[in-house]
Amino acid sequence: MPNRRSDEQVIAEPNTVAALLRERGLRVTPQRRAIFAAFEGGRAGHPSADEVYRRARSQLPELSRGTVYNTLNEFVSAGLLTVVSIGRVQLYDANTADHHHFRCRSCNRLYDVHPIGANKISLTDDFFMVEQTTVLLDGFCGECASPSAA
Amino acid sequence: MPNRRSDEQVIAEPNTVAALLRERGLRVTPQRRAIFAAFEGGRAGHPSADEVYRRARSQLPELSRGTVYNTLNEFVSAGLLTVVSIGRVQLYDANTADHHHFRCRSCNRLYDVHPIGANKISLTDDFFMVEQTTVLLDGFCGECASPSAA
DNA sequence: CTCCGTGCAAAGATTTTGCAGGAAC
DNA sequence: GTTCCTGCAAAATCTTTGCACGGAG
Repeated sequence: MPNRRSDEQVIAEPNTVAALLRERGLRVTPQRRAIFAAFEGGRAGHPSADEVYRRARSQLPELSRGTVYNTLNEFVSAGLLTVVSIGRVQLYDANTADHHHFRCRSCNRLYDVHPIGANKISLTDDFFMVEQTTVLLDGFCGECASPSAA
Repeated sequence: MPNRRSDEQVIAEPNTVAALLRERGLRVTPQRRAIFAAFEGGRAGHPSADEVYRRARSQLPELSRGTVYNTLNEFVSAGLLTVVSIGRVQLYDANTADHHHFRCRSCNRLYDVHPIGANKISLTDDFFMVEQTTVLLDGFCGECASPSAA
């Protein structure tokens, strides 16, 4: 994000969430802060809704599951998070930059795979033995001519 | 890697199903034939388990949902089908050849996208407006270094 | 003050599992 | 005759929804 409005204080962490939410007309609440906080720190990973629930709850015990689901959906709509569907579970990813994922069939962990250049990805940072590649594109098909970029 | 470039010869006669099943030590039953038949014909598409259930049931009314789920899972394990996770729904695909998918955000339809050459795909057959690309690799990570046979 | 967001719990949707009888081999 | 498959139904998962209260703006 190169262009940042610096007319005011640039307070770092907790404030950013609030700013992001307000920017999209969403209210700022302790619950939302706790939920967003579940993605911070190095070990954020790709938590499921339930994992987010557990993490956020350790910080805000009254938090309810429903709120977590609602909030995650709103964060996704707002572009703060993305979703990765793995089997029948949805995993949430706070890394909204362009990247892909590698899933280990053995330990089930989900790794980020970063693009290098236009259509290449780097698999050399770690040692990955790729057995299957799944590509899912989405957008608008011919019959549903898109409104957004015509 | 993929050599079967010819046609839709992948799906075939009732007899082939039996052969395929037997080949993997699976028993051949009317239920399994009906379930497999749900993928035959031009409009096979990418049915959900429930859609398979509906289709197969029209041909074998006593069929139960549980059997459909069990069977689909076995077919996937046996390599006869593959799964595409879209949100919290799993769609089954009888096309086991190397290919990808395009999902329309408007009509929700799932189209096949065929690879042309090593790392290219063709989007020109129809008119697709791609808004997002999701790539999911899977296999074994460094820590789980694992030979395919064990 | 006015709404939106939350908690709670129940409903929904999808998939899995346990068990006894029956079919496939 | 064994063994695996099936039907049925209940359970397990994961997610959404309805409603009244309380906090954010």
